[in-house]
Amino acid sequence: MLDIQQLRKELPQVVEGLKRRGYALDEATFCALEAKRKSLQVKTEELQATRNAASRQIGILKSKGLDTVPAMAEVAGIGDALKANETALGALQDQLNGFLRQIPNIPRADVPAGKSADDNVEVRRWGKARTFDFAPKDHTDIGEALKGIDFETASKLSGSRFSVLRGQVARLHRAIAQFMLDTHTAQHGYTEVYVPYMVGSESADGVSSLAKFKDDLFKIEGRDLYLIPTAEYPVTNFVRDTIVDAKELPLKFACHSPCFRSEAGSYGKDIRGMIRQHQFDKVELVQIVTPEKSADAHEELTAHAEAILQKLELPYRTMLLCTGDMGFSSAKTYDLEVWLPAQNAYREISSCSNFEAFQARRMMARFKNAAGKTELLHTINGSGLAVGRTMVAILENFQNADGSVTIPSALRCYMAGAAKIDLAA
RNA sequence: GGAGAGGUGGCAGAGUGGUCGAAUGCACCGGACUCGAAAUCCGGCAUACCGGUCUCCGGUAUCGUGGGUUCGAAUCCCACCCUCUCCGCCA
Repeated sequence: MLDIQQLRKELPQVVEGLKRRGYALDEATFCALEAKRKSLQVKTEELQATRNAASRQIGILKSKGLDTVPAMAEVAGIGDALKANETALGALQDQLNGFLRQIPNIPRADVPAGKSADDNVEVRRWGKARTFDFAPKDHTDIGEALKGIDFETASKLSGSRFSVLRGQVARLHRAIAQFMLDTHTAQHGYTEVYVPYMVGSESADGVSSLAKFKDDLFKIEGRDLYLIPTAEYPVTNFVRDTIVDAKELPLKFACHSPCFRSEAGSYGKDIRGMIRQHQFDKVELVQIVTPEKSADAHEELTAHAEAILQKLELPYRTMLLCTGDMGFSSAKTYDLEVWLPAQNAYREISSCSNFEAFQARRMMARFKNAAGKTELLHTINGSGLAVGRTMVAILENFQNADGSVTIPSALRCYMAGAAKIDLAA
């Protein structure tokens, strides 16, 4: 949510900023609502002040044992007018709030303008795509040959976009998550957290716009609970409605969790394989910082996610998303894209965003600054990384001509020292 | 599932219809004392919003949430949510 004060004071700048990401702010509606709000609020508060003063007088008269009848007659008329004003003001504030909540975040000045993913900017590239002396297979073929990935059984159980993993491949999946968590906690200073995989609508609305994105979530029938689409939902909400002591900042959390996404609207996309699933594991990084630190923290967090790819020897590139391709709440986003030989393309494996105060404002997540004033926190998060897609990348990049898959050395200690996954295994 | 207790400021914890935004303690910030620190003493210290003559002044709202009663509600009534304790059941 944007700052309504900023809209009042710097409307032209806000309009300009939003225009960069292709969002046309309805200025006329906003100004009309604001004008109405102002007059109604002033009127209502005046009435309240009159009533409060009168009631206070009655209290004083009573304590002195004096007659209160004339004083009470005086307030009698206020009630109805006040109630009408309060109701109208409440409705108007709801309207204004609704209007405000559906406005996306303003992109930072250093975010390139653009309409779609085609306009994203590659900021760096790491590793070399391996050249194969045989035709590389995709992860589905590799996994099925190893009897490690079983989509048939998964679809019997739960339909499409699910997978069953077995044996060494299942273990590899677990190893990847362990490795990521261990790296982030031991080397990057994150605190490991375990969290609920369902959250209430208030938490969901804190990090994103529930009204806008509820179709992407799985809802628990008859309960105000949603399966989390990312650990960002529970973890960022740690600080909802709280005032954090500045001494505790920055907060850095790493969380391994499953993620559940309905993938509504992606019919026909990535049907084959494990790229796009209703359920996948992810290690999420979350940082909660002061505003001055957020830009640096965003770079740092992105580097932490990149470190995982480097340690796993997976070629990737870092993309700075353009204004048109960023998520609703983000002010700036880097996507990490890993090289997939079978697709002959880079595919997203992590998304690292700085939300600045956008989420914090919705969540009322604040801290006390040096001057003793409460100020909104900045929130940053990123995948570090998506576990399923990381496994896909390993299977494809480390595949051998005989159908076996070499295990990246960083993971071997999590695989009882095994150097590869063999067909026979 | 049964029975009970309770939700008040950053935290702990008083307050059962009238200057209560709320005692007290802790924490925190300033000052005094000190070579410095501790201890002690003095002062300050909730949040959000609105208006204005906008580093200040005035106003409104907020005691789990939403309704109700009343001139007036933290306090009374109703509903809901949540937490805790005990019993039962169970991974």
